[in-house]
Amino acid sequence: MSSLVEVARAAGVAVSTASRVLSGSDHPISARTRARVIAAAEKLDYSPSAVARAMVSPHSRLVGVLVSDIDNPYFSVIARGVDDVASRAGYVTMLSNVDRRTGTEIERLQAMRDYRAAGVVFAGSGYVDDSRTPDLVDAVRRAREQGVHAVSLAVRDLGCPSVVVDNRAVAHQIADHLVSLGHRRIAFIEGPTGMTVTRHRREGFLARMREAGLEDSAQCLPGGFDYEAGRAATLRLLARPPLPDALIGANDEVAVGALSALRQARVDVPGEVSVAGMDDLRLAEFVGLTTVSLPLYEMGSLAARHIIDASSRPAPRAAATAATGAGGPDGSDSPDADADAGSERTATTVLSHRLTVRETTARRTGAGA
Amino acid sequence: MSSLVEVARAAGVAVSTASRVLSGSDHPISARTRARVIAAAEKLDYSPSAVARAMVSPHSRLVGVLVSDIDNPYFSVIARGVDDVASRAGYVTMLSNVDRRTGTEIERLQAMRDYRAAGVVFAGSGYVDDSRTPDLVDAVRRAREQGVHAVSLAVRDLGCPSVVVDNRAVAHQIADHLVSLGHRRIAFIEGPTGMTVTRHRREGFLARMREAGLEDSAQCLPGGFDYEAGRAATLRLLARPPLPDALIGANDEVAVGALSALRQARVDVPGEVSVAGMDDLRLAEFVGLTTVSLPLYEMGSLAARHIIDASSRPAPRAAATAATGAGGPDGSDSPDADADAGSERTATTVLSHRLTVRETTARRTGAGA
DNA sequence: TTGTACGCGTTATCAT
DNA sequence: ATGATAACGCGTACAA
Repeated sequence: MSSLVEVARAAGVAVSTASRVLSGSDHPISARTRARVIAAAEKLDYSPSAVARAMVSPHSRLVGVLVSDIDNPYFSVIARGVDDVASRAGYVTMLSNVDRRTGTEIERLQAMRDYRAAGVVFAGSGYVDDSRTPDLVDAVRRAREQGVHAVSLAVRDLGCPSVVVDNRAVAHQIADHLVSLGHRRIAFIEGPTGMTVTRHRREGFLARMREAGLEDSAQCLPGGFDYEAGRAATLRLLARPPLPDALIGANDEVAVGALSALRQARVDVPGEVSVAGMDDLRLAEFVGLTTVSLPLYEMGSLAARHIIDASSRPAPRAAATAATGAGGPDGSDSPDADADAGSERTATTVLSHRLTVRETTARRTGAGA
Repeated sequence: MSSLVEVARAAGVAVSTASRVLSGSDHPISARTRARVIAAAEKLDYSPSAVARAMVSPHSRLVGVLVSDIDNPYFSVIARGVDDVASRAGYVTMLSNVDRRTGTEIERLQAMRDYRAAGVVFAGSGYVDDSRTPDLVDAVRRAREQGVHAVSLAVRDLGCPSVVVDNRAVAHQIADHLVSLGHRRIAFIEGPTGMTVTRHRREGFLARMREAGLEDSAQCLPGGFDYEAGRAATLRLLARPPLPDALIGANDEVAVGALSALRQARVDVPGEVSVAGMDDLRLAEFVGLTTVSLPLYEMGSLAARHIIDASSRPAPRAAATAATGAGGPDGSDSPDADADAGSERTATTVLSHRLTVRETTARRTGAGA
């Protein structure tokens, strides 16, 4: 590894000249000089120090992603989306697992700020009542003031733009699918207590049941977001017959847990009971699970795109403007719509989802309730 | 965000003094001064620039992971392992997907070098005959000369330490399980053509078959590492009865693909045919797949640990020594074993795996071959 | 115990 | 068209 000064010396030119040709400046340079510098750089295996570059520029070419757990496919797809556009743009992705802990989120955001990240993507959901949220909001505000662009991939008032899906609509849609298949008694295995996404999905489910006049046959079970939670909740259901007509997991993994418990109990799916999830991770395809497909990859890539675009624009200095309206409640796309910088304090982009019917759901057969 | 000079000014001391108290130097500082500096730092919301730190130190506190695809659980577990130890040590993880392309691997390694990474973990397997490998080896050599520690998580001669499993032994073990269950005609769905891991796993499988005098009933099918490959290969098997007694996927996902094709064809598993995989991703547990558990998380965390430890040691200047011997062929642990720096050019740590029996394999019943 | 001054590698500004 | 030099923010050797 050699530095610019060494290259300049080897080429017999000034560092500034070497910098100009090597950093692709539009400054006029004679062909001869240019050639000498390039040759020297090549011979010395020169590669510019991104660290030194970050020192002089307002931010580095690093974009961060904060996920709950990268080993959860929901987040790894998002991370993939972020990294794909980051890499292509010459950026490098930073990753941190925060295990759904707001405190850790604050810490890791700080760590990324210390590297002068161009931006940070918050991939996880927040909590409904969380004493640390104000601290996080504050940390985000300071980060943004410093030029670190933040983007949230969940509905949580971080005071930054967000790219989300409407989780109420998502749950509403899967419930609708089941209802229109003739199912009446439907059980919903909820997500982790206190999470915003958990609340939204339950609300969507209950809303559809109410619309169908089925509020009395709706059943919500405490659960979680993992396989074990799905199994456990289903086991409880199995212990108190009769089984519901259908079962919805708060996400795919929960639904698969339910599937597993049902299979073990020799309950035919979808013959006796239909099962469905949400997210449409690859797992869902593997087991033939009916679910709602979420544009996870797009959320990640869009967030990264936003950060990179915003970072290349000259930094908006003094600006404090209002938010752009949110998209419709049922998953319509609403483009970012702002060329003039500073007009997007909290713009929300709502991406659409779609039902994906596979083999775990079927029309309700026989036996009345 | 404020810098050290601002803090120093606010505290009425010199930057060096402020630096000393804030960076936890052991330099003696009067209690009064210390307090003033800390107060000022607190009030100004001071956080040291990791970029500036990286400028003065030989490397940053960034550790990189190069994965084929983070959305593949095999790699996301590894990334989790890396990030857990990195975070705890105050480092930040950089992530790049390289899609199994050696050229991309070289590019991304360079990008991480540009950030003066403390080290880079190569998580993916290499190819048996790959024209770009020499270039990669060269890139790794230069990176290491510069102080970027490299660690490989697969058997590939990168000229750096590695933490691996013995994939021959892994395949041998799963084949052994099936053989000892009485199975004779066993099909093996191979991994992607040309990959080192593919070759090793096939060799392990064939070795066990040979030992059992079953070379003639061993069948290798071209496959891949994904669900679709498993399905396709199994569909081909289904088209040419009779089915083998058992079926091994080159990894769990392939085995699940096979399972899916079999279930669709109404073939009872494990009644009619046993199915097994390798890796033991969470997916395997979800579907009750018999497989071989690999210490993926440990590989990642050990690699990160190695990098961080090595980076905190004073950089070994002039040293070119021999390699430490590799571990045994059947998965015995062999500790890193070097306190004196420089003695570990290419030390290989072989981690052990273990068979995990679940519900997709059973003793061979009925019908002779 | 505290302060001064230099260097890390780059880009940008201001000469020449 | 090219060169000299000043930042950027930090750590540290050296001076006081």
